[in-house]
Amino acid sequence: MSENIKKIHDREAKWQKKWRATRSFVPKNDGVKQKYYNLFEFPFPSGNGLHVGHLVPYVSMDIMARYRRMQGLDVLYPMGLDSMGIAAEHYAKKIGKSPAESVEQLTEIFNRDVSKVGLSIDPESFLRTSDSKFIKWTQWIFIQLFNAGLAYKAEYPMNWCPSCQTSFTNEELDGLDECPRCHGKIEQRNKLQWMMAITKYADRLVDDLELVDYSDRVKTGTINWVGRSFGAEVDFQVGDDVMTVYTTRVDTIFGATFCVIAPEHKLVAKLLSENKIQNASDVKKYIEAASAKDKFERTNESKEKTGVKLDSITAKNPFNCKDIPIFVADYVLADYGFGAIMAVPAHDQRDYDFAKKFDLPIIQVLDNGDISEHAQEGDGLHINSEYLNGLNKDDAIKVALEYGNGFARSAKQYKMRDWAFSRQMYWGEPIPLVYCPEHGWVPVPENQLPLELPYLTDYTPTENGEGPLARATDWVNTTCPVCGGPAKRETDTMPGWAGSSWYFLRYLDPNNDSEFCSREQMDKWMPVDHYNGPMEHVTKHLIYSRFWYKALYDLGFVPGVEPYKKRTLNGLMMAPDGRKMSKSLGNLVSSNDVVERSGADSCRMTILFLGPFGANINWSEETLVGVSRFLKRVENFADNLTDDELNDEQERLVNQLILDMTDRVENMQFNTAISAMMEFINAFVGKMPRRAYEILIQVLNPFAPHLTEEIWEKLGHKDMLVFEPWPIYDETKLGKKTMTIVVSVNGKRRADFVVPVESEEKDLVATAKSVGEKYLTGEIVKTIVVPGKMVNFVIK
RNA sequence: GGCUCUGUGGCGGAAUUGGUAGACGCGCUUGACUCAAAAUCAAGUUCUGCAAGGAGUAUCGGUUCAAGUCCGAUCAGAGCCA
Repeated sequence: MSENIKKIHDREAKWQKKWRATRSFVPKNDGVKQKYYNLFEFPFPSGNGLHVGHLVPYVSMDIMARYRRMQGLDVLYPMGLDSMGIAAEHYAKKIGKSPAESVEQLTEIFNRDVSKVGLSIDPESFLRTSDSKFIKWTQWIFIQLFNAGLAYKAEYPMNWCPSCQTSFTNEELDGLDECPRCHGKIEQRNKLQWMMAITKYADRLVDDLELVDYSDRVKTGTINWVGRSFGAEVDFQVGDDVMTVYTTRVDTIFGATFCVIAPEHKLVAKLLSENKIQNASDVKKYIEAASAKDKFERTNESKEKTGVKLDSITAKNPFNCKDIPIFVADYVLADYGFGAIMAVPAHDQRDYDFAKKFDLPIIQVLDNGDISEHAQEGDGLHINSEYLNGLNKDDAIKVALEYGNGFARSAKQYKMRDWAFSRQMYWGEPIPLVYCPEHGWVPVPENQLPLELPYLTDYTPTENGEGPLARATDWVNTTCPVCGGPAKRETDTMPGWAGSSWYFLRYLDPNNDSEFCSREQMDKWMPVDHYNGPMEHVTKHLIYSRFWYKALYDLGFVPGVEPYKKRTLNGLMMAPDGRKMSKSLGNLVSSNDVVERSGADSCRMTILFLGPFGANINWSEETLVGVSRFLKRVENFADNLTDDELNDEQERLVNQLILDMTDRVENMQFNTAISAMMEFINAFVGKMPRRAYEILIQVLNPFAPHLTEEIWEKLGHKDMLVFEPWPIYDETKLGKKTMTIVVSVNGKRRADFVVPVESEEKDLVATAKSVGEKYLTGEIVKTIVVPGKMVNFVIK
């Protein structure tokens, strides 16, 4: 075995060297072949080295890249590192080096591990988000968006630990609600942050999904994230003030028995300041308590509802001029809709729970079931609703809006909020803006980009919640680009999402100093033809990067409205024990280790053979054994070839193989593609005709590129398999000469028989009758013939 | 709680528009080679039964000549969102 593995390593090193030397994977870019941009999601480096789970998208897309090349396309298959952000900063802390140094180390580890897998990556497009020549253009794009009015500063809640006097990003909290340092309670505190006006693009982000081919899970993820709803806004008179509510069910207006307003709503503050609320102290107490809760706690439907009635205050329902009470309650959020709702307890479960608890009237306005136990949220014909009676939901909404002209209007709402673009962290791109008391926020001039990070040894946030850059006072204090007066730099940095929102453009032109990417390259290569990545983060990443691309399009910088033509999802790979691979659990399967033991070809194919591409799979050594055996068997046939012509059956097998492989690779059904090849060699005992073997080697090439190149060379071919055309099948040779017909009686399989394919139906029935005679115990009332497959008798 | 997805042998998993359930791989059994073992090759392997047969794709029900596949309900698990 050890001799064998040495042979494998030598041959893999040989071909990897040869591909590099001949620049096999650098696109020709000469306009002769049609382009194909094949991309997987930007990796970020890990200090633990590469594990086999990381390889799932790389290897899958490598099969696709190699397959497309064989189809005659000019393929760009790039790779780089998203080396900005929390992961790199954490690793730097861990090894006690600066992030800049740790990134170098991480890059080395990454490239070392990845180079052994035999990926057909274009090495010349490599880039890193933390390199200053990349940061320059990330900052440049930010400035374009800022100038276009898409970046603005606003109050936005952040995670704050009152005892450490420090802010934390969501990433740092990792879903917990306690301080990572002192384990105290984290609260929400408003702070001025940079925001991206992504909601301006909300409709296009949803509507343009029609232009692209994304997996359904990605599409629904996007649609849910944007959360667009079509509804109405209704003005309720509250004393001298107007309280506008948003509702998707204006048709149920006559069932509104109270209103609920968010604790942070400015009308509450106004009424308090005007001393109009009798129970002001209770209300104040409630508001204080609500601010300590997070969004999850507040809106969780299963939780007990809380609230306080605003005594002496009522809202006038403009549709029937009835006065109804108003409650402050934290299940209504200030930043959704208008921060106030009309409550229709009969037909909304949260309102129902609230009404039950506070003993409020419940008026049924839809004839759609019993409301004594819970709310009925669906559609139905209206009752107790004056002129809406007898109408269904859609018609009633129309009529209500017509009637409500002046105090009710149709409106759209989105769950999506603007994108909080600030981080109080060190290892991110500095936001290239300067604050001048005279001129406000001013962009750093283009010729001063990139704005580099100052060197810092302490990169924890400061005591007052400013980012660590605030410590670099020399760096912070600067002059205004407009007037030259004293000014201060922004100390927040960009989030990890920044670089990944446009990196795919930079791959096209990674060394360009005068533009983020030349127009010529973008016109040639955009959009990305096929983009693949895991489920994790996919929704946000696609929304953010599509937003940037659309914004850049509107500014005239990119050639299209959608960056990715097709997006697929790979499943997660778990450890053999079914848990997530992690160093702390000690269940990492390192890719190096697998390559050491079994070779890159086996490693690649195992990853694909473990299970269906989109499903979660567990690494398995047993599967590795099976795949290695298969490759060995393939190799052994090389010394047992005959020059025989293919007989009819072999001809059929070869054409069937090509058909199956084409179909399955095209649809990324790699596991069954591999079994098709296994079945193929199982059909040959001991020897194989040379022509059949060569076809096998060609279709196996994307999966096991090193072994197949070696065999191809051994068979006497001068050119590398890399650009050999993908074989084409002959449809006329796919047919079998005979077919197996199943005889069933009342749907139960009873017997089968083999006949020539050209047999006539009446002969089939006759044969079936005689073969299944003993089961035909009653009168045949019906005979169903499925061509080429079966005869079913229905008997009494 | 909402949305999406999944549930098939001892295990990973196949199965086209509903048409032979369990392809392929692992494991296991038997045989060949060997003094022996490993490796390799060959045959077998859903369960039950000596057999004929019967049962069988999470559970219950429905549609159909025919259901892993379609419909309804339930249970279990995963992911995303809140």
